Order: sequence, then structure tokens, then C-alpha cells
Amino acid sequence: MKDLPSQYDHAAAQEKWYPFWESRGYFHTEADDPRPPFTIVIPPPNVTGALHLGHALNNTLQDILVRMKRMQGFNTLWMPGTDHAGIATQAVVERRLLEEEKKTRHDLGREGLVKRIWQWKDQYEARILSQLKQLGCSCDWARTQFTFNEHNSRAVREWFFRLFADGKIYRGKRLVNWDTFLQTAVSDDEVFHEAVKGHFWHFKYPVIDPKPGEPTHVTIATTRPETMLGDTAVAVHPDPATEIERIIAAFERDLESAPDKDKAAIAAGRDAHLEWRTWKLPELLKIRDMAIDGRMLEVPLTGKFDPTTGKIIPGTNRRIPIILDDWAKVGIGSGCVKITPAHDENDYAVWQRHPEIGAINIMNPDGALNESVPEGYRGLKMHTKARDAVVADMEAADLLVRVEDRVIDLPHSDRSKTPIEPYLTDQWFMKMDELAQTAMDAVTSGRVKITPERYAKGYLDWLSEKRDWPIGRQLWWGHRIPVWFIHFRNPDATLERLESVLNPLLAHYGCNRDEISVTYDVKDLRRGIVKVCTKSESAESAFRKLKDLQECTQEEWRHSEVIGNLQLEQLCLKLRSSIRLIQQEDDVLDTWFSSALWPHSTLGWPDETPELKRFYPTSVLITSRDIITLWVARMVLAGLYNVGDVPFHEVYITPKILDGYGETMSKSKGNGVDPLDVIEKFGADALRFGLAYLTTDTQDVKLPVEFECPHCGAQFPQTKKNRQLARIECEKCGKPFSTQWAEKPDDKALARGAVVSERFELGRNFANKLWNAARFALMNLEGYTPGAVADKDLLLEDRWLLSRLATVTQQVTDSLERYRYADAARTLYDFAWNEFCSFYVEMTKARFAVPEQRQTAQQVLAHALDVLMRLLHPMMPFLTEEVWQLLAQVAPERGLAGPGSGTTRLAAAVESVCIAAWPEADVGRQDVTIEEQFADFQAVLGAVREIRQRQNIPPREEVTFTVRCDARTAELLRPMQPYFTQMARATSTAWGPGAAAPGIAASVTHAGRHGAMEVHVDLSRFIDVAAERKRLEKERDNLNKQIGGIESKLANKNFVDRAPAELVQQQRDKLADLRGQLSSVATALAKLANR
RNA sequence: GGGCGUGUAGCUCAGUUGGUUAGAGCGCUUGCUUGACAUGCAAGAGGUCACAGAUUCGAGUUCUGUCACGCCCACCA
Repeated sequence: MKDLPSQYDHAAAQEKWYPFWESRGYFHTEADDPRPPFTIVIPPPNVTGALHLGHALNNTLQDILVRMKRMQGFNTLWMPGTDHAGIATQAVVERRLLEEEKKTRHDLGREGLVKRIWQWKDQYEARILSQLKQLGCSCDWARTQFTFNEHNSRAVREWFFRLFADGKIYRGKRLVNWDTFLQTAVSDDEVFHEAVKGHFWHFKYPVIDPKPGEPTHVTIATTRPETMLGDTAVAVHPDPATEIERIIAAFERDLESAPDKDKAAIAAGRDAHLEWRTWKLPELLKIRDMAIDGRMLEVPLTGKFDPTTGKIIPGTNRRIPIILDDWAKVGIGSGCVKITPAHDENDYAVWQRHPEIGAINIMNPDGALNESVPEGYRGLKMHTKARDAVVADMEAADLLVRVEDRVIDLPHSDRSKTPIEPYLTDQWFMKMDELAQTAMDAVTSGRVKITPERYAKGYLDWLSEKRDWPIGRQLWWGHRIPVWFIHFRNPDATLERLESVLNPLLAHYGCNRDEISVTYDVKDLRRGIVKVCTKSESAESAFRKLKDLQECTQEEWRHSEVIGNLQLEQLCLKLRSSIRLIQQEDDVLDTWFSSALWPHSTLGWPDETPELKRFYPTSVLITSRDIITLWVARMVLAGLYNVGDVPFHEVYITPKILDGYGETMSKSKGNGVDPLDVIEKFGADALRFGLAYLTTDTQDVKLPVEFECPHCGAQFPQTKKNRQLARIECEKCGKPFSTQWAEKPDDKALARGAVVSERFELGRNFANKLWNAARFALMNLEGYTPGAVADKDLLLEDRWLLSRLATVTQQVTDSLERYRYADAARTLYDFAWNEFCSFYVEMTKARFAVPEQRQTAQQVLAHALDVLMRLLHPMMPFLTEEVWQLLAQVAPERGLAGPGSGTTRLAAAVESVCIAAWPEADVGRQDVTIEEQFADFQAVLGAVREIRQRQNIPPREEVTFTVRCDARTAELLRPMQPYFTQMARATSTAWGPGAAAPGIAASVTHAGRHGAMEVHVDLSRFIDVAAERKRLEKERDNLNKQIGGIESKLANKNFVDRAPAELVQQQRDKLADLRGQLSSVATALAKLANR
């Protein structure tokens, strides 16, 4: 034991104990285990990249809970796994493909790309799982899941099929956020807005055959001029005259009620509108009348292109109506607004109100203009070349009125970081009305409880909109939507043929009627199309077979298997004659569609597995707040729909870790922290403890980060400037290095520097403190013999420690059960450091020197260390295991029962702290009196130390002191003499009411349990009069201030009458006590004055 | 524009139902190579609890308003 290093070696402990736990199967659990279950499913990390600090936090919090519950005797299952993260993963692989091989996905083809992504997934999944293990996560690895593995694919197909058969899935034209780089729709949640510098162009559209007195042109303005090629109308407000009056009146009202400082701005707004009324309204009214009259406008640049001149043939431009719609705002610009239904959200809404204007899609999926525009523009990218061309041509045609600079909040795709184009496409949707309601009910009824509660509001607000969920993605990486389109040649006979031709063939190829679901809408049916959803892989392969038979050439047909089977051949001929096309859906499902099933699919659904019965609903979900809607809400509705029960009873939302500037950490910003860097530098225990310590009531937490130079080890703060660099130069030694998080290190050979945070020093230091306390205990447990400890042998400090230990056990358990991680961490930190180490361990030093006290001290120390390790284990698993194992070598049997029994509760320690029982609070040991008595001891000790320090008494010098206090306190303190010697090099010469102050002394007065305690340190050899006087005067002033405060309080009749009597009395006692202290101080001061 | 949250020591944060002199870690000052630990020990300095009102005997804590900051949602031809 003696050769234990004086510093805790976290790397060695991590290397040793994780494999130990895993090999013993502590993390594995079975469904037939009779103990009550406790289940958590991991929020599956995306396989896009390595884990970051946010994951470390989230998973640490889960592990803390899981480890505590395991110790509490639950059958504990923590289900691990990863998410295929459709768009994100495909995007990252495609980006790499382009960078490293200059290839696009089309060069590889669907199969080729998907194969690449699987390779990526294997690589990162392995890395992620390894990171979790290094963090110490006690997941049941044998059950590791992946959202896109075979089983989960089956679950996804099953859910889709049920929804499809239930009529909750439909396909419709919708304006979507189109990512022209990835060529897919992205959801609103995957779009971020970024302010960019842009322009506001004012164009003139000619009026066709203007009558005398009518304007010849209508002016419109746009930030996206290229969209004019898809304009199908210009809108004006139906009643601009009334509307402008209403607006002006509103300004007047605001002006009256607004505070003075805002008045100028409001007046300016009103004046602008007054001016508009004067100058713009008359013309707008004319245009309004023209709209009523059904007059048309010409959209420039949309006519027939003449290749010989390179110009538009005059008179061929598209003609569009002027329509009345209050989307057109009054008081701004000309009051007219162009309408491009296929490329703008609001214009799309206008089209819904005016279906007759139609919509023209002018864009290809790649963001270039399509054949709906004149030849000269085709193939130009919308927001770059097409825009320039349109603006140039409008200017050349003298139809550009003016251009303004303007900052535009441009939507960007979160995945590709390119601008979004609104785009009209066919998309798959899930009807949300009823499903959303069930998810809302689950929370309002309390079946699912969200902590902290405030997050329930966002959840409910979002769901209450009940917006249908666009579930399709135009990607290759993901669950392919299991739908086939069957195009019949004769629309009239569609349904009949479906049953008479398709069904027997499907059956022949191994697909039964109940494995498919058929749907069609009126529009489809008119064109002879039905959609068929396949439930199983066998149904899927039957369709592939049918598709082959339908498409095959004469030659292939002659060699096909159907030849020779007369009945089959007949059917297939019918198939070929009645069906024009069999088409498989290309889209894949939104990632969240499969994530929504996570809690039940990972437990075996759709099969009725023992796991599903045993572990579902899970106990709690721990996740971050930005996916409450995307993920949590959808899991709730999916669970209710598929299994009929909520997926979890509680949801705990974690804090968010921000950098020193309060910004979210991200790879692209370069401010992320790799948990492995922290683990390497400070240890997993330090990281975990530090994270738990930060987890207050979902406060966001700022974590300033530093770079660590790989050459000289110097640390310097990360700034907004240096974190953007791919190559960072050390501020100390000047040598360059890169960081893992830099997006593109320009030099791969560059040494990698870590990004760390000094905030984790707290945990590292704490771990080391605990390690050394344990080391001390182990050294002094030599000769430990398990045996009974009689209550009477317990000294004051033993009773104090056991009382505190009981309280701490209660507090930690309670805090963790309520997700108050920081409270639990702080409680343990304070207790272990300031009570266990600073007092108890210190005091045992004296006792180990006294043979008859040695054994009791050893037993209490071993017991306390045992309990402390168990309490700390969820937060610091490696350190506690290391200590646990060492302790087992010297004290294999230990334990202490509640009071009164007079015996120890000796028990052989179990083989790992992982599976040790969670401590139960010995409430019988809790004793307020003992704790107060101990506080008196601490106060006297503190007073002596304070005087020594203040008087600059050399540490080696012995001092003597007296304590004037009541007799009872004196009785308690007298036996503590050895501790004063050891902890303050001080010897008491008198205790009690009669103890007099030495002639020359420095004094401190302290409010004790039974009146004031005066501590006098004999200073005849050391006195520093000036210092002491200064101190006493300060003390006197402080006392006077307090006395004044209480006196005025007590003089207040209201206080005396209305405050609780108890409190008033308390104040009176306090006042008396303070006055006593004041007089002692005065006496001491007077004495000094005489010197 | 709507919602949620946050302003407490130089920095990062605690402060549970209103009730002694508002706490911790880091940093800072002073003194210590104390036989567990310098990743440590002892002592100390440092705060008008964003601001203004209200309720109350009493407000960091409750209410109203103001200012600043952050996040989410919606919108911006």
C-alpha cells in the first residue's frame, strides 16, 4: 500500500476498470430478471462525426442516473446506438467525395454512394462507441442499435405501412425548402436565416393596351428578380384608400400613447404614409380599377426567344392578370406586388386563394432555370447568373426603375450551407391532426412529465399547430419509402385490373394481399395511377419481379421463367397489356421518422418481444432542448400509435454548453471541445464531475476554452479570431499547430493541439483530493480487524461524521432523483473536502497514535470511505472503483449499523462498487446537537488559527490559549485538546466560565450554542499591537453595525407585533449575544490601549 | 412581432417555500516543501444582488415596468 503514487493516475484506472466491468457483464441485463426495470434509451448520436462536449454532458447525466439505479437494485437497461442521420451524413460524405476525389454522387450512383456512406458509418460508429466507453458509459453494449439496421428498417416499414393503410400518409404538391446543392427538400427546422447584403430592384411591367389616362406601366419591387420569369399575376390591395386611412389612424393612436423617446420615429412613419397617400394612392386606385376591369399586364423577358437576334420576339411575352388580394401591402412602394406561386411561400398562399392564376415552376432541381423560361436563360443558376441576366436585360429594355441596397435575411440550408430556393414539388406528408393531439394529451395529462417544466410549453405550442409533417427526402441514404406507383393503360379499368391481374401475380411471387396496401386519389385514378405500399421485404421483391416482367424485352421475355407455365404466362401477358409502368418511389424517409420509433423499435417492436413487455415504457429520456419538437414529440405520438403507450414517463432537458462568448459550440466555429482531449488531460472522472457540477436547473453555461500548444504545453485563451485559423501559432513558443476541430487543416502533418477548459481543473483536483484521502486511509488501516464497535466508543467526531454522512446520503439521493445534478455534486464536494478531509481525516491522525483509539477510528474511517465511494461512484466511476478495490485488500469486511444496536453491520464488500448497494441514510445517526457541538469546536479552532495568522506567529511556534464559555461546552471541548495541538499547534490552559484571558492576548468572540465563546490566545511573546487594534476596531464596528440593525428592527412596532414570536425572540437573544461580544471587544481594546 | 430564459465578487456560477453579517470554484494578496494531497494547507481582500416602483414588519428571493443579453418560433415583395 505504501507505494501508491501521490497523484491519481486517471489513465491507468480507466484502462483497468472499464474492461473489468464489461467482462463481468455488469452492464448487461435480461428481460426475465425479476427486479423492477429501469430503462433509458440513448439519444442516438449522429454518425456524422465524433462526439462533442454536449454529447459528453448528455451521456454523463444518463450514466450517473443509470449507475445509481443499478446500485439501487433496479434491473437497469441503458440502450445504446447511433442514428444514420440521413441528410447530415450524406452531405458530409458527399462533401468529402468532392474535396478528395472531385466526384459527385452521380459519379458513383445510388448503390455506390450508399456503400460509401456505410463505410463512413462503420468508421464513425466505432469511434462514437469508443468515446462513450472512454467516458465510462455503462451501456448494455450487446444490444447496440442503429436506426438503419435491418431490424429498425423493418420497424420503419411497419409503421409507414400502418399509417399508409390508416390514410395518414398522402402525397401532395407543396412548396418546400429546396436545397439546390443536395437536391433535396429540407424541413423548416433544417433552415437557418442569415443576413446578407442584397438589393431591392424596382421594375416596370407594361400594361397591355392602356386606355387614355391609365398608367402605361405598373411598378413592382423584388429582392429576387429572376423569379419574375415565373410570375403569374400582380396583386393590389382591394381597397387601398380605406386601408391607408386605417394605417394612418393607427399611427396617430400610437403617437398618443407612446413614450416621448419613441414619438419621433412614429411621427416619421406616419408622415411617410401621408406622403404615400398623396403621391402613390391616386395611381394605385387606377390600377385597382384596372384589376376590376380584368386588364392584363405583360411580363417582360418571358416571350419567345429569337435565336437569330438573341432577343425576345415582341408581343410574345406572357400575359398575366392584376388581381385583388390583401397580401399586397398599402403604404409601401407602388403598392403592387408580383406573384410567383411556385417560388415563394406567400405567393403560393395567394395562388391558393386565386387558383385561376396558375403556377409556373421555372427551376430544375439543381437550381438552374428550366425549359419554362426562354432559351437564353435556361441552365442559368437562379440566384447568380440568372439574376444578373434578368437585371441586365430589364435595364437594357429600360424597364429597371431603380436599385436599392438592402440587407436580406436569406434562408440557408443547415446541411449544405447554401441558399434555399422555395420549390414546388410532389412530397410525402403525414397527417398530424389526430396524432399531434395524442402527443399533446400525453403531456397535459401528466403521463409524460417534462423537466424543467417550462419546456412543456414549447412542446405544446408546436404540436398545437398540427402542421402536416413532410416525411420524404430526396436522398439516397435512408429508409426508402416502400411505395410503388402502378400506371395502368386504361384508367377506367384500373381497380378491376388491380385485383384481377396484380393480386394473383403478387401471390405467385410470395406476396399476400395483406402485405400490401393500395391507395389512390381521384386525380390519380383519372390518370390510371394507384400507389401501393409494401409491408414486407417479400412484397418488395415481388414488386421488383413484376417490374422486371413488365419492362423486359421480347428476347428476355422468351427466356423468362413464365414461359411454360400457361396460367402464369397468361397473367403476365395481361400485366404487360394493362400496365404501362411500374415505378418504385425514389425518396427516402426523414431521419426523424425512424428516430421516432427508437424507444420501442430498439426493444423489438413490431415483434412482441419480452424486452418490449418488460422495458417499455422506458423510465426517462435525457436530451437537449433543440430536439424537443423534432424528436421528443414524435416519439410520443409514434409510441402511442404503435404500442399504445407513451415511450417514457419523464423527460429531462439538459443545459446547453456555450463557449466563453456565450455562443453555441460547433465544429464550423472551431470553438468545440473534444471530450477526449479533456479526458486525456484531466481524466474521465474530472470531466464527468465537472459536467455534473455545471448542470444546474437547465441554466446554459459558459465555458471559456483554451488552446493547448502541443509543443510547449502552454495554454492560452481561444479568441474569436484565433479559433477561425486552420493554423494556430502558439503565443508562447511561436510554433504552429492545428486542432482537430478546424474545418480544413491546410497541412495534415501539423501537430494537433488540444482544446480544453480550465473549468475541469475543479474535477481533476477533487479526484486527486479523494485519491489522497483514500491513500491516507489505506496507509493507516494497517492492522485493521473487522469487529464490533460499541456506541460508547464513538467519539464526538465519529458521531458528527456519521450524522453528516446520513444527511449527505439523503441529500445526494434526493438531488439525483430530481435531476439536480449540480446540487448532488456540490454536496459531495463540500462534504468530502471540507468535512471528511479537512476535519475527520485530520483528526484521525491524532487517534492513530493512541492504541486504544486506533481500532474505532479505523472502523469508522473504513466505513465512511466505503459510503463515500458508493455515493461518488455514479459521477466518478473509475476513481471510486480503484479505491474500492484497494480498500477491499485491507478491509474486505466493513460497515457500521445504526445506533443502539451496539454492533457493526459487517459485510464482505462486493467485488465491484458498480454493483454495490446504494447507501441508505442511517437517519438514526443524524444528530443536530452533535453537529452544533462540533461547530463549536470548529469555531474555536478557526479562532486560534485566525489569531495566529493575523499575528504572524511562525507556524512552528506553539501557543497557548484559553476559552471562556459555559461549562457544558467546556466539557465537550476539553477532550479535543489533541486536535488543537495537531491542527493549530495550540494548547489550552483553561476552559469554562472562569477561564480568564491571559494578560497579553488576542481574542476572538464567537456566538456558541450556549452563549458567547471567547477565545484568547496568549501573545506575551508575539504581540503586534497595531495589527490587533486594527482587527478589534474592525470587529467593534462590525458588531455595532449589526447591533444597530437589530435594535432598529426591534424598535419597529410592526415587526414586534407581526413577525412570528419565535423570530422576534431570536432577534432579542441575538442582540444580547452581540452586546456581550461587543463588551469583550471593548475590554480587549482597553487593555491594548494601556500598553 | 410572439414565446422562453438570463442579468449576484475581476471571471464562471450557486442561492429550494421571503427571515442572522448573500456563498462556492477560479483569479488576486499574505504565510506555509506540516509524513495523505503544492492538483495541497491556513488566513485575507473583493458584492448598492441590472435599474425604477409596488406588496410586506422584513425582498437577491414575490408583483409591475424599464434597460441589456441569449435562445426558440413566425415574418420580412
